[in-house]
Amino acid sequence: MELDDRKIKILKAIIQNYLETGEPVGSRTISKYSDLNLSSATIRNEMSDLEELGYIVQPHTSAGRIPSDKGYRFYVDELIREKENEVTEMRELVIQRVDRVELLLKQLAKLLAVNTNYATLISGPQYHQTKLKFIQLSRVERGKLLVVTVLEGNIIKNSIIRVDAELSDEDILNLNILLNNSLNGLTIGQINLDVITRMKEQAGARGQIVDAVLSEIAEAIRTNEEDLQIYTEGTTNIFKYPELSDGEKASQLISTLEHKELLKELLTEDDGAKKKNEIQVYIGSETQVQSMNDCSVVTANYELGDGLRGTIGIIGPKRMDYDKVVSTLRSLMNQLDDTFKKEER
Amino acid sequence: MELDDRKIKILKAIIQNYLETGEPVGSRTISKYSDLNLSSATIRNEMSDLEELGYIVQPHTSAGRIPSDKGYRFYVDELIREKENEVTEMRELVIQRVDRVELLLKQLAKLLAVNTNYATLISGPQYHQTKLKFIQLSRVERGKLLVVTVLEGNIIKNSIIRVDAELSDEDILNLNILLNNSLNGLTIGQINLDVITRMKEQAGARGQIVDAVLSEIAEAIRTNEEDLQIYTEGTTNIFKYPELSDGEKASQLISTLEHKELLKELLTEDDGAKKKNEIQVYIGSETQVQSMNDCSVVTANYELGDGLRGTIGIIGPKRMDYDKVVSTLRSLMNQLDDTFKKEER
DNA sequence: TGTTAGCACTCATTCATTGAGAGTGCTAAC
DNA sequence: GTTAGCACTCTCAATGAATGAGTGCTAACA
Repeated sequence: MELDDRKIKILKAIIQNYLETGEPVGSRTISKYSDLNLSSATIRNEMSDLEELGYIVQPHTSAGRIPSDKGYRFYVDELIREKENEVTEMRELVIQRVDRVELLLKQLAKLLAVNTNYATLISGPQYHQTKLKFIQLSRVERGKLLVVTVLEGNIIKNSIIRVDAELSDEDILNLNILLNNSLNGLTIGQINLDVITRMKEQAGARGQIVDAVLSEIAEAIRTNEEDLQIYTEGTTNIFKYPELSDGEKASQLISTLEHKELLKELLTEDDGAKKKNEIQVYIGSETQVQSMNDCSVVTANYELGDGLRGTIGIIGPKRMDYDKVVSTLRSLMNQLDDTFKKEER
Repeated sequence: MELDDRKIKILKAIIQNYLETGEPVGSRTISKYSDLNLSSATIRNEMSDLEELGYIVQPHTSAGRIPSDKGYRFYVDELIREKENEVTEMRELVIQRVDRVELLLKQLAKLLAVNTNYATLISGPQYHQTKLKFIQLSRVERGKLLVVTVLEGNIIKNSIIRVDAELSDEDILNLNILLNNSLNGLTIGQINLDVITRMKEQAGARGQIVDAVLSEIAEAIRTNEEDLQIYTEGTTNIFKYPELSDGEKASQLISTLEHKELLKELLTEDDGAKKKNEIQVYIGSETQVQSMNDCSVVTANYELGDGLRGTIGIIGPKRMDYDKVVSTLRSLMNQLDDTFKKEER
């Protein structure tokens, strides 16, 4: 038995109806509100087939049908025709970017949460591909050096390191020159033993400071790398959907969103195929995260001009409005692209 | 009619029992589990009096009694004898402080959330009392200056400003010297028109850069001031208490905790009397925040060595274990004090 | 005068029962 | 292949009885 044209139409009608109402949908409803002009009995037969094929399920005998994960998957893959879906307020927002990436990300997330009525999460960009642009040491007090590291895209990292040795102003100046000459333009990944050895040679007596500084830079960058910054917004939106908000489930879900460890996998798992602007949909158990088996997640990889890449995700009930979410995300990505291309000109 | 000794004992018994069970407590329970050796009938008479006096209420006829806000207030004010209550893991934690204040705060909050099983929130320190320690301008690229500001306590703020004028290395050096000479040791509040005018005079042709830098510094500091940093932890703990976790309430509460605007009031309202280490208890409607009328909030003002002050709060159901929470907070404050005094030696 | 036993009464909660409604599957007729 | 009709299933909401916890009051007691 195969999906013929009529079955597909019925399936689509079922899913769309369910997306709207959240109630199991019966044969009579489809018979009345579709343009197929078939009696409920006929629909029933077809539904029976669709169930056998695994696209829909019955919560219990004598209830209507609801889409299965497979059904949703088919719907998302085959039946959605994206429509344009402008994200409001986008324009004004992006203007403020430049040096406050986290702020921008948070605002983006909030924007999406408000626009879609689902929960949003966004991962901070990962920096290991990003080039060093500027490094500066300065002494703030005896025995403590301030290290300021600026990455492409004007991401700024600070840290304070303790040094036992006494450094003169001239020492610091020289170190600064050395650091900038040797490291600017490199990515973290490119700072290998070779580079380090060469620097140490040039630093002479100050070699150990070089070590400390380098590890501190690595550390500063890794800080956002390891415990990957993830921002969530609109988590309380999940209370809007009864199937997620009752009791235990809500608790677990909110908890998952609060403790970001699990989310990390969610946002980074498709690392290999991390194509820019590609939008992924994970339905139910496709997410691999236990507490999200009643949810769907839509993710997109963003890029902010200078190679700063991260992932943005929208979490909602399985019966989320995939169409709207996908097109909203797509539109957001495009607007981001536009804005950042313009800036670079 | 007044609270005599026996009434107090009964009230205490009622409250303690209710704190444990969360169920209305009846006369028979008190009669059995207190050392008063009174029959339930006598207790009933006393309870009737206590109700008339406003310390307890009946959810409905023929239910037991539960404490009223007034009852809790009396309990908190008069009946708690604090016991020592070490916060575990404290020691290892504080070591990491130094330059990552936000991280420390988050960890503290988490620690408290885990220790108490309530939700925790903590406000980042406010900086207007904090002195500038070090300022540095550097050029990262054409037309853009990086401003690094270090405050007492090694709080570091960065920002990037655009400058139209072309600045030589020497200009920058001079500006740095001027800035540090003029501003180091001052608090933001102390940077008045007088200081600014004097600096502009000295800067001569570069006066407008001084303006830009100063406003950027003010901005950088205000960023954490205005949209006051507030971190929450353990918000999902509220699901552990049925009286908070059912339906609408949980939603509103979590929402309040997510959108930090309202919390600001909560943490800063006692500004005037902001005595260090003072612990405040707000019961039910005493919090002024609508969505928290079923909660109690315990706050304490912390101080991290260098005059960095903020507030930490614990949010739980009205029947929270005040005793434990208060003593835990107290102990935490003491340990913080100890640690930071030691560091300063 | 304070304390207690006893009793009638109230109210929430639980459980089973019932009926309505929605929806199905199957069969027989078109 | 489509449809009307019917018996059947299951959920849900309403009903009401039983239960039990707890009270308030009264009368008796020390």
